[in-house]
Amino acid sequence: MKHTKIAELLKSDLFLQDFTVKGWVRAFRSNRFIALNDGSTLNNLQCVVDFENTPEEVLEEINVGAAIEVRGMLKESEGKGQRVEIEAKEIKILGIANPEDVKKTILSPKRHSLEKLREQAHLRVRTNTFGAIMRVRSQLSFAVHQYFNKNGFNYVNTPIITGSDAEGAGEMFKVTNFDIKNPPKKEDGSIDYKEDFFGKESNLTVSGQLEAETYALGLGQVYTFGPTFRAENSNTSRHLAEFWMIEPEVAFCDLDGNMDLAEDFIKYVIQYILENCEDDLAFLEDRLAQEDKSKPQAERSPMLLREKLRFVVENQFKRVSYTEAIDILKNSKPNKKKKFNYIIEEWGADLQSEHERYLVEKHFKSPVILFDYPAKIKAFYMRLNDDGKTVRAMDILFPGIGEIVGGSQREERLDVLETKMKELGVDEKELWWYLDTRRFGTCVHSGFGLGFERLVLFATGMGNIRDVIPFPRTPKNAEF
RNA sequence: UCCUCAGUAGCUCAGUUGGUUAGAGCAUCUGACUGUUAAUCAGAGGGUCGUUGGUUCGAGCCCAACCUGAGGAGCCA
Repeated sequence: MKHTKIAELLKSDLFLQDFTVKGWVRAFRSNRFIALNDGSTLNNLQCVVDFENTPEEVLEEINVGAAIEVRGMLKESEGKGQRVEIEAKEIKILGIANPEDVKKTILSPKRHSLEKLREQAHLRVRTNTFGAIMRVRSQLSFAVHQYFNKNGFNYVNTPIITGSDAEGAGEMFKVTNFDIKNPPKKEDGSIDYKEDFFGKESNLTVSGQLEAETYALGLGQVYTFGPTFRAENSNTSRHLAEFWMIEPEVAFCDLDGNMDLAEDFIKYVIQYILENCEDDLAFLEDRLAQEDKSKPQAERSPMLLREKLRFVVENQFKRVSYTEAIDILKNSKPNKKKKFNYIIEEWGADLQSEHERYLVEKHFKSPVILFDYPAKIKAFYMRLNDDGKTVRAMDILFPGIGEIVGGSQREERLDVLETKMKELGVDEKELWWYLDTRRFGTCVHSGFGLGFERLVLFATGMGNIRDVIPFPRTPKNAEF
């Protein structure tokens, strides 16, 4: 008999009919009530055991963590905690779980810290919290593809192994086939990459942007959504060494269009999970509220999770130029009272986390898009404004997360781009193919990068990015 | 990479000024229980005190180095 998803049964009115369900035991109470979860929903199905007619050896194996199959009749529940339940007629043990061993894992039915759950990332998905997070993550990911598909974008797969190290987005992981203890060397003692697999130095990608640009200048509108790698020794709750990035790139689109796209996109995917992940978001919201209670007043969130998400969907992001932002910061209380660790003195300063947080959380109390940054603090490919000192770059800042999007209108003028590359020491020979796009039918175009995990972080209200990806990769940790 | 804090039972934590046999709650096990849902009640088992070295008659406690984790900073998405 085909088995039915628990998510389906919990909504069903097909009383007195027989069903088969399969899942993992979350609790077995009173020698009679099994709370069964199959991952299709946060909620458990209660299976009522007729223990007098169930063999002893089966009863003994109904332990927390075990996989079982239950055949029985759907009924309205006599108890208060649930609408429906299954009156079990037959129970099969599919996979045992020895309680003595289970107690050493995070499957044991009690509260565990997020750090402990992280150590057992292969089992944590069986908890309510991680089940909820990962279902939301999956739905968000689907919404990303749906948004771009509906809006006429082509999904492109840019290379994960890249031959260029000129992307300038951070430290890269090297990819090599050499025996690292004994690589071939040139006469001067340096490593001879000509003999390596690709015949040159190669790395894991830090961004698909440059390749995506070439495809935008042909397909018109494209996006990438794939893994990205940074070998930075970053130890924060917002950074991963391996993360998933979404990078749309649009031809004939300027920075204003780029900001419109980013804002519309974020609102769409958040709206999507508000509509499709109600149970999971309600659970996460509750969990968060519970956690907040143990915090001092000042650190508590002013809004519940879903309020926060709705706020993002319903309100316009504040668009502020870098120059305006500097004015606001210069005249802000913490700057005047020298409460900032880095006091804003003049135009041109790079904004620190504390400044971004002030703008988003204190001044505007809303997502903020900062644009037209000083050229000096931004990448070579960003389009120079007519003032000669700012570039058409934009960052979207979110409360609690900081930078969630970084994007720009790209420099489409060959001469300006070449000058800039020389200034910043970017190897033109290496990027010959990128420069070619400016030689043959160049045009105004723009794009941005959005860290998927930061989006999931915001959507779930979690505090640490390691808790919104199944198996986090961070410095000193590549377990699993 | 820098700063701060932490590491004691399966988990969360207590452990006084350095002093006899290192404690609690939960979890687990055994028994009881036909409407439980953080089940309940009675009993039991469970420890290389992160690692290495040092100080001391004596170290969970003091010192040093290292490892791991968390929070913050930098870098960024």
